[in-house]
Amino acid sequence: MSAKNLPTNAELAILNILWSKGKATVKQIHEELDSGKGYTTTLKFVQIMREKGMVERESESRPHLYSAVVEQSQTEKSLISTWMGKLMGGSAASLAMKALGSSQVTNEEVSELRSLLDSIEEENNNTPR
Amino acid sequence: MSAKNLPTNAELAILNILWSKGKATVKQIHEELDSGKGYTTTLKFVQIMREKGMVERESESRPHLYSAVVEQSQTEKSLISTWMGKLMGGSAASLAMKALGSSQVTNEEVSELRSLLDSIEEENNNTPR
DNA sequence: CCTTGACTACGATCTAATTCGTATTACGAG
DNA sequence: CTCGTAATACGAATTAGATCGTAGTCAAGG
Repeated sequence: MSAKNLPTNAELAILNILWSKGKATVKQIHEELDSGKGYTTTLKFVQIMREKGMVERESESRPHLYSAVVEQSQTEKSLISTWMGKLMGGSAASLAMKALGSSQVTNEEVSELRSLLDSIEEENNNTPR
Repeated sequence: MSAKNLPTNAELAILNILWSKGKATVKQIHEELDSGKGYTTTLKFVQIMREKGMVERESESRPHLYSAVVEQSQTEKSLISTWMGKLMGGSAASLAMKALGSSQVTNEEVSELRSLLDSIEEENNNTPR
């Protein structure tokens, strides 16, 4: 079983919290989610995620502390890659353009993106097909 | 009913075919999908999509001809926007970078992206917050 | 110890999405 | 017209994801 276990929506929401907080109790996760759903719903997801190996829990302190096992960057990359495959020819460029075109982007981010484009182009020219 | 009817995965796959072929019979769609699933499964989706108003069928030629009603660009934009919201802060820039960083991008696409960045930046500067 | 409130486990339900079996209809060949 | 094949309609089963109720467990205060 490779790393093909992509999180569902509910799981991703929990991972986002764990990624940002580092570790948290189920209660904290549930409050942070603020989803309007019941507490045991959140608990259930955390348990499922533990079975899947997505999260792990700290020693045996009593209100259990959970933290993400899967890495944020890697997970997001996989998700995006999956999503890309579902849009037309799965072109990263057109996905990027649609994303950039429909949301606010700061000048600073524009700069970062330019740098990225520079290195992509350079890479292309150094390693022609 | 605004445009809040986003396609499911299966529906999106069919829309992609219709967007590329313009119009097609259920049989053509099914062959193109090449999903390994049964023919009536494909048919069922087309029917559901018709009920939802996502596709329409041509006059009353006998093997019915279907075509997409929803617009590709708009639909993709909505999907991407939905997806973006699920990744951390929903930053378009970081989504774009992850997409670009993990897939092949041609120099031509790099140029297009640069143009887009130019206009974004210009827009930012003309309309400061 | 023993009660109590917090925390955890787990089965059961619910819903949306997917998948298919079967019945019905349409239409061209004979 | 009548039969046979292709196409269509539609109910029903399955699956995956999400949601919750209830029962069990723990550990601190009395």
